[in-house]
Amino acid sequence: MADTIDKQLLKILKENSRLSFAELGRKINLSPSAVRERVQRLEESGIIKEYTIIIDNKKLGNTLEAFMLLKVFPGKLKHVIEKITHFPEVKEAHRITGSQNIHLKITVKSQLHLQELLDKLMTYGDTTTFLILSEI
Amino acid sequence: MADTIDKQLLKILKENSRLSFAELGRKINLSPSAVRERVQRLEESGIIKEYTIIIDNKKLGNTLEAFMLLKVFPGKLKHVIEKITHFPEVKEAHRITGSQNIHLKITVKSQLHLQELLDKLMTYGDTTTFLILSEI
DNA sequence: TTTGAAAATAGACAACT
DNA sequence: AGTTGTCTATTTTCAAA
Repeated sequence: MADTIDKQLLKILKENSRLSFAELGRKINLSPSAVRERVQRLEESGIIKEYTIIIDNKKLGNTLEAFMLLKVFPGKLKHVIEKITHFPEVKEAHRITGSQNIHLKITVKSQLHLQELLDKLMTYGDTTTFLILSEI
Repeated sequence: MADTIDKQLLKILKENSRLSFAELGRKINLSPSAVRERVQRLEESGIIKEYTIIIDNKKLGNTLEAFMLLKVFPGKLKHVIEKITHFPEVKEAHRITGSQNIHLKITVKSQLHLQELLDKLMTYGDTTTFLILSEI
């Protein structure tokens, strides 16, 4: 499992995943080779799942973001899951416990776009929407 | 604003943010220089907010993940926001619309840990918890 | 885990299409 | 906007301790 140094590396990489092994090493006083071995172990063990970017959806014209809870109609869950992953508006999707069974994070261009999305999702189950006002 | 090529770049970078300009260029048939200019514009305009890693919290010993809605007691919101951001369990936090006002994503090591977290959050407001079963 | 050195690559810039 | 060519700095990789 990950020790203290690994945790430090993860924290730094979370803030900036483009640093080289040398730069990482400078930050935690370790040689580039040692950093390389640790990072590769973190990748191979799957602790680092992927290297990615955070995109500002607002700047791409998706001015509205929301969380959505979906209570899928009985027997439709598998089908709905299959469908939902292909919606471009859906950025994240999770199965959850509770009376609702799917949690979504979505982005849309406008209120009208949100309405259209809701119209589609309503055919799968009951929806509850929380618009995102800001990140904290 | 971002054109089709920029969107392709964003998509590729979202899947793997460590590719070089040259590698990106190979994927979309563009020279490294051209890719460089585009990616830098995406960074400068803030469309690419940050380069980061996705960490598998389960493998780090945080076996439980959950979404949580918080209906903060009147007048306490500012104080609660300040507090919450310092909780190590809180991975994401958003202000939202609706009768609840804060949406959290949290990770905890155990049911007991979750209980302790809930005990703390209960002093700020009413909580609703959805355990995450899986990603879709 | 460190150090050192060789080989490979990336990033930046200029001139041109 | 994009290409090509080139130079420099940096990184990666590997071997030896």
